[in-house]
Amino acid sequence: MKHISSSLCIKTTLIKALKRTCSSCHYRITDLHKIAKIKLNLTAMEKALREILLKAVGSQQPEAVQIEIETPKEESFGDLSTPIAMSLSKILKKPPRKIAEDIVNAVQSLELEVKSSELFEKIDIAGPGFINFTFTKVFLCKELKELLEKHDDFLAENIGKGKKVQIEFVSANPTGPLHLGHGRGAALGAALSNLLNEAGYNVEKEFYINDAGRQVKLLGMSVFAKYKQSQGIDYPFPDDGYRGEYIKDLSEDFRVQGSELQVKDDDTLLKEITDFSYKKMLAEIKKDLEDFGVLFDTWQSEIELYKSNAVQQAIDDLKARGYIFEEDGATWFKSTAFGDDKDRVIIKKDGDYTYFTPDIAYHRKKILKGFDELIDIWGADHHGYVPRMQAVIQALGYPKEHLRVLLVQMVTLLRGGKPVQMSKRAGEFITLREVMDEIGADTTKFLFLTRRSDSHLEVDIEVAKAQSSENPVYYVQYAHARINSIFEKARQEAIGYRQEAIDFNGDLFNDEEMRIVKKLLLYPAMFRNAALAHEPHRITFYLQELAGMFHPYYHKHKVISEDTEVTKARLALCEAISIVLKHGLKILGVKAPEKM
RNA sequence: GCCCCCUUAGCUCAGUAGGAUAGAGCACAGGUUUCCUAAACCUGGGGCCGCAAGUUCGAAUCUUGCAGGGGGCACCA
Repeated sequence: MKHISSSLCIKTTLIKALKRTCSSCHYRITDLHKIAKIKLNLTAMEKALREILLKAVGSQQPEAVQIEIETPKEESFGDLSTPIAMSLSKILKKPPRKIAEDIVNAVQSLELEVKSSELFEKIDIAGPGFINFTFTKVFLCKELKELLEKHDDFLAENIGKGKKVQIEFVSANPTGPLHLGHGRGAALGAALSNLLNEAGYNVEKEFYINDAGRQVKLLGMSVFAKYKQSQGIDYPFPDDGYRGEYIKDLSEDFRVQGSELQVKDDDTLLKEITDFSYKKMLAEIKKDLEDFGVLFDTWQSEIELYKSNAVQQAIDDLKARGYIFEEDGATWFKSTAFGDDKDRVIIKKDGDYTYFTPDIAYHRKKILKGFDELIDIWGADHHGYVPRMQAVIQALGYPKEHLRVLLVQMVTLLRGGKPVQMSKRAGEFITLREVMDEIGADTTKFLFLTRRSDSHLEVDIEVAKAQSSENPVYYVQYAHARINSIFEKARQEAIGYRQEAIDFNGDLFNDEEMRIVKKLLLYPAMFRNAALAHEPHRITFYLQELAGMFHPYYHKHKVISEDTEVTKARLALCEAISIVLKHGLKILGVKAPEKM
């Protein structure tokens, strides 16, 4: 772990310091930059920079200079650094190191609430002109204390401010069991919703049920054919029918359930079978998700969209807005008006709607519900569908960013290093249920969140089952369990541990402990970035890194010793680690066990 | 043919809207347990960041071209 950084609050403090640098000249920090690295737009600070830094130069006023603050590569370079002097170098036509000196002098002569010398251990200039800031132990430990006192309020910045977000995910056709890909979408959707929730958004999780389309009909026909065949009738199986073993089970279940006993014509029977089948599949999907620990707030039925006339209303709406036209006997949506490759048919020549049409109505309904942001999680094979959906959003008068589509790549399952063959056509695929039963829901979720969602994922069942360091889930959970057992022992030995009684001036912490403290203080910034980027996998990585610092530390140092002061300080550190681990795991939807 | 994504250590992948000497896990080799949990720890070798140009103080990161892999291009869903 080379990158040691500090938390947002430290950054804020530093920013404050830099801001004060130029306070004499109406400088204002405008926007915190959206992503990751906190960049401050210093456009408003231009004048002050000119006064402070350019006085001697007398050149033109620099435009839109940004202060970047980043975490140095080398620990020895300090806790935070800024390349601002290099960025300014060209504009100011001065050597970066000279600019850096001016900035450092300015910062050091500032009157802050905290004296500069109490805040920074040292400020130095390195390399081509980086300014490196190293914080004092006292300051860092004060931050640690904040963490211990405020918990979630310290860790999770409120960036959502109550904004309403809807995340639609899984939305598997009720025509078969959930497979691994669905599982990955489920894990991502749930984690993202936890993440955004913690970040102060108001999140609704929705599952869209495709219960009206051709796929459901096909399911019904498949089961119907199986049913007929089971009665010795030579009935043709539909060409694109579903072929899994579960089709046979469905026909059997239908027979057992006995509603076919009254003699009916085939049409009625087919209808009943279709109805029975998809409802049964949907119930199984719900059960699977529940056992996976993924719960939805709302379930939107496609049939309901038709029944409530939402589909027709959506078409009328788009027509009124001038994006509907007739051609070749079909009705089209003019998606090319918003950058799509071609216009899209919404009512076919034969009068049927296309797959796209209810989806338009669905997304229109989402918009009407008044969300500030819509998020769809789709399989990557649907990526060609994104432009037309965003065209719909725009046609309805919203910017295309109003709908954010996250694509989830396929999951390859390995068993002992070899890919497990899957054939959709033959109905051979690995279900989420199988994997969940074999390796557990927690492990499955964690592994699904160890990669960026848009990159392929390989899951080796043998590795996932291993209870060893091969398995990252246990590694993280074990850190939590270990800390718990330390506290167990502390209780047994009746060590009177109270956070507020601890002297947090940092004298009691060694270098390794300070490294961990800094890592902990980095969590809020990581969290913020993960939320803004909609990337829960960053949490997974962070947790592995933190656990990777704790385990070696644990091995090397006894937390509980004869030295009661040190013991208490170490217990405080352990508690902070535990708080952070728990927070992260909760977002991933993974348990933080007390014992393992 | 057109469009999108990917290419970083033997393998699987990170790389924080361009920064300092590119990281982790696994695998491989060797070692650690009278101990708050060995589901752990320590030591070691590992790299043309696909290739080539460009942009600039500075590129794994941005641009363009090329090669390889995946996906998409329906009045299918």
